[in-house]
Amino acid sequence: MDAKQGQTEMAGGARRRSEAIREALEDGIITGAISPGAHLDETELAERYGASRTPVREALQQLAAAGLIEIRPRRGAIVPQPDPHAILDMFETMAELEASCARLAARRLTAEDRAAITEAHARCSTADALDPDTYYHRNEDFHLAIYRASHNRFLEEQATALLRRLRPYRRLQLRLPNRIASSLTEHDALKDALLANDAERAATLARDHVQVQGSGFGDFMALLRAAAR
Amino acid sequence: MDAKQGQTEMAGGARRRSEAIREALEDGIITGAISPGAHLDETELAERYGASRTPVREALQQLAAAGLIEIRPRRGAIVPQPDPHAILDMFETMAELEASCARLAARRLTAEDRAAITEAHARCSTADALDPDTYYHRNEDFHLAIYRASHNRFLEEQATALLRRLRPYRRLQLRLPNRIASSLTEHDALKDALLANDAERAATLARDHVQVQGSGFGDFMALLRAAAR
DNA sequence: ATCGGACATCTTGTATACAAGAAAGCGCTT
DNA sequence: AAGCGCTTTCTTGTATACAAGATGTCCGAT
Repeated sequence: MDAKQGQTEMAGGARRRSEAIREALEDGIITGAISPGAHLDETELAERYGASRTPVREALQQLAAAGLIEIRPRRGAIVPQPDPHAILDMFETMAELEASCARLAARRLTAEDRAAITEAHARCSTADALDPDTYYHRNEDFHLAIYRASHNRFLEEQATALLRRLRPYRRLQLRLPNRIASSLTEHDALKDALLANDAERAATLARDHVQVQGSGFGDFMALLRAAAR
Repeated sequence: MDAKQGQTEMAGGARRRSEAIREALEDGIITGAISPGAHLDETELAERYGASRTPVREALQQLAAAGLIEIRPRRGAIVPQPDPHAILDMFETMAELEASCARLAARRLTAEDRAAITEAHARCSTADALDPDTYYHRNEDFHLAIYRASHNRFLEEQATALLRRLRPYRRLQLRLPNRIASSLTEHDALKDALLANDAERAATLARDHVQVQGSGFGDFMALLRAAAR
């Protein structure tokens, strides 16, 4: 990846350079284009994005504060390679946040929420089960619709941020055999509970849907190991 | 507050200046020494902390990424004056996170957890009910013990971060008449549910304990209004 | 008195230079 | 060959200077 490509990554609008660089780096980390374990060299990044070190450093400060990278004083920034325990902790927390969103959503559904959730579910159903990427995007839209339907802006933001952070691993999950089919079934039950205003049932279904548990646990761990190679 | 005081605030250890400035500012915001609505002038802060603008800017980037301040491009950083709706959203999310911590803790208690929670509760009980500040600190220790007992490091960090962010408002709550007494009663029931490994009951008690609801709602809103003057 | 435009001032965003600490390399001794 | 100490190089942390945008002030026209 050369300097011109970096500058293309952050094209668009009269934004601060530091902000554009932060977004480009965040995307690279979340999509895996920047590998876990990678050292982020300020001078190299400055060249790549056609800027001085200053906005690069500011971008790195922001990423560190958001927990996406680690800055070791005087030794530079790295993209951490989370150990499987940390990933599981994050998934468990994601499950809890999704359960909270579902419980609140089930009690607060507006007509717009109902329509949005129903449509998002329908779009998941029509995605080709052999195409995990399309399913992945529509699956995410379904989840986002539930966060929004909680009508708690702060909770929505927290859940969305963690969803973004877990993207690489959530993509992995969809590669397991039959995972898309079972995901769809779970979505269906969850949609029904939401539309029926059954808060506790929605919370339980949402938590179980996201939680890495049972036979999926070993499969997921195996995928993590394979992805780390 | 003059320049010498700023430098005293960040004394201690061979840390990066930007880190020390961030911590000092964060504390100022959380304790209310830096008022909501305040404009954070880089040049003034640099003078105050005896540094150049560069580490000040880096500290501000971190604070913005953590959601404690807002940076408006080319117009500077302010400490936002959250509207009451945003505060309530944060409290509701806090209640959900505390419910999650309590549920997981009730299922995972070690002997150390039991001792820590029991002791923290006992210390709350011996605090002078006429001294909200002492009670406030011990109350917080009780909550932190529960987060730790969840044995989910990520969830513990998220809950702790939000607890810190809500400190000004949680302090306000303890000034309501009889709030300390009712808080103690609720802690007692929560401790019992935890020690009895009753996950669902613990979750419900924890959520209700933190949630701003019922007759406490109007009282809390009145306190917010008074505090904004 | 009010409004609009021009200019000055202030503050932020970024580039560049210098200082400081960490890591790597090299040579010598055991 | 391994270990240690010294020197060099590299990278990060910070200070300073310059550029750019926002805000405030002043003056003239109506």
